[in-house]
Amino acid sequence: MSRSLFARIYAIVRRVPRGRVTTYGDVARLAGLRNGARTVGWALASLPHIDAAPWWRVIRRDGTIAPRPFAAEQRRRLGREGIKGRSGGAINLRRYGWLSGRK
DNA sequence: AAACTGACTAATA
DNA sequence: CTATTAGCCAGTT
Repeated sequence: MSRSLFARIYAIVRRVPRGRVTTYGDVARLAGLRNGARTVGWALASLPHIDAAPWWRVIRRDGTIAPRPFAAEQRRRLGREGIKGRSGGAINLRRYGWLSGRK
């Protein structure tokens, strides 16, 4: 694999279909990292362009949104895809999860 | 080379 | 439910 690790991470995130979410840890695993969840976060924070990958579909393992300046924007985009957290709380991965989710 | 840093996680209490 | 702890990885001092 000649592509950089970050490029691979972006490619994986781009595979997450609309209306679904995945977690930092799952993306890391698909990228070949055993415990690189934080690295995925670092990679997404370094996106060359805001739309280089659907970063808003990557959330925490517990279904919450990582606190940061763009958190509100992330919730807005997810909501537009039909994904809602419980009263603004955690998102149900069993239902919206890309890999572990239902259906 | 060593320390620091973070959009993380799992395990404990 | 919240708080704490330790482990983890790659990029940046």
